[in-house]
Amino acid sequence: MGGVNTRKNSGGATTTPVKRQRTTKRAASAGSASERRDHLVRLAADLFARKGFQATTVREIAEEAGILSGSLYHHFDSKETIVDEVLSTFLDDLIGRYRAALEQGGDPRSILSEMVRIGFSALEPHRAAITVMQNDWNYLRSLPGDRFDYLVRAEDEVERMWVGQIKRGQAVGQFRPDVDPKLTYRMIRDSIWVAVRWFRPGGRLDTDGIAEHYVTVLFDGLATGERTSQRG
Amino acid sequence: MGGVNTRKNSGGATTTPVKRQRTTKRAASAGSASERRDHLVRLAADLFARKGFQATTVREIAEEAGILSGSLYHHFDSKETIVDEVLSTFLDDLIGRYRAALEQGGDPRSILSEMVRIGFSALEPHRAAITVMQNDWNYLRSLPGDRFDYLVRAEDEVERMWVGQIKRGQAVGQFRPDVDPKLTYRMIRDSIWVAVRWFRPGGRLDTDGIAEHYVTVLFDGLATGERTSQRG
DNA sequence: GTCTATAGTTTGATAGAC
DNA sequence: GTCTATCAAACTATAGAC
Repeated sequence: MGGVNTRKNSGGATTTPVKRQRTTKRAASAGSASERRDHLVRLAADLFARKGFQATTVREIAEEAGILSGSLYHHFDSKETIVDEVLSTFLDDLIGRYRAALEQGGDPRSILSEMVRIGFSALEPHRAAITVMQNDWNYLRSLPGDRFDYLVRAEDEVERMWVGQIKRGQAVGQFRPDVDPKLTYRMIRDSIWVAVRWFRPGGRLDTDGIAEHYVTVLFDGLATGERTSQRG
Repeated sequence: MGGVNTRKNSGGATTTPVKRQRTTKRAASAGSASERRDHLVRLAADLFARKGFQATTVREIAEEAGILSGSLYHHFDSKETIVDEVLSTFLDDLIGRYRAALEQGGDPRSILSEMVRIGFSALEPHRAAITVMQNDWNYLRSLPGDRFDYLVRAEDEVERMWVGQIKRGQAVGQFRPDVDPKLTYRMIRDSIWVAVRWFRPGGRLDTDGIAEHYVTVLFDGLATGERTSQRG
């Protein structure tokens, strides 16, 4: 159904970005302005993740880049623009991968497993963005204007994808019918994203390991032996 | 043993608070100073939860209470003191309940179920504190001094309680031995606390309902039919 | 593209009258 | 216990030199 932030462009290409690109030209040459800009965004994202968006000052961002705060405004017109770019970049990538997994097809359990893997595999490359999204979601949403409305639109699209597969799995008898699809989706989603707080690849488990562990418990449960369904 | 923030008091009473009480006298008469103080803490907690700790100004807190910002400093010596009280009150209550559940005894699955219920039942009364703890944990921990060290001590004690029961369950054959206890604990913990973002009693599910739903999926899994263990 | 310099706000906290 | 008044510090953002 197109991107969550495209007001025009009603055509339904699955590559529609969450937000329209800031610019379509330049991005080719090495050492380009957009590379510099991306670098600054990454530095800022790490600070936002570590200290929170509001607690991070433009002075700190600039200092991290070895320049003065005033110089930052040559690249960005506000602090909000920076965090905006952090979040929309992540959401574009994530939703793109989810769409691809759905287009790939397969039975619900396979697709759901793949979506779990996509989530965990995003923890490492998008650590900062995911942290910011969780910690500063409420604040960013509370800002005046509709600048961050795309966050909710992206969230809605993702929810539809997950819940659709859970329901499909129940319809074909692959998932137990006595669980609430939306509730189950939220618990899966939350426990994946919140793992960004403690998961570090290179520990006992790598990204694939944690995803497999999670899929195992999710589908087959923690208990041993036969099912002991205590539900009516 | 003992409380996580008691530097003296080496005796191991299970009622040891996370932080020493601010005062032990007064708290009896109606309309007391401590009631007024508690009321202000609650107002502040709601604002902290909604906007974030740093984004909430002392002026807003005061305005919510119908006084001016300067007057707040008759009750608290700093904004940090207020959030400190929000969090330590919650942790005292939570850890007290966990300890009671452990002392009650029972098999690991029963105890774990009870601990899940305790968590979900805390969402409603401690909504603001739980939200603040999740969103502002990093920032509070980054402040100079050891004021919020008790957060980590409390976290550690809770982790020991959960992991201990999971390991016990594996030892007695009640839980599958091929899951990582610490990893499993973290996923349970995270998916309970993060539910504070969307769970509202009075919706389709009440507190007991969501706890049962969660326990069902946790122990028995999402899949139907026999176990399809895909692990070595 | 960065620096200097600073405008214009807002913040947490304090002192003292009442 | 609240208000008045205010301070010192910090903040985002801007303007113009280089």
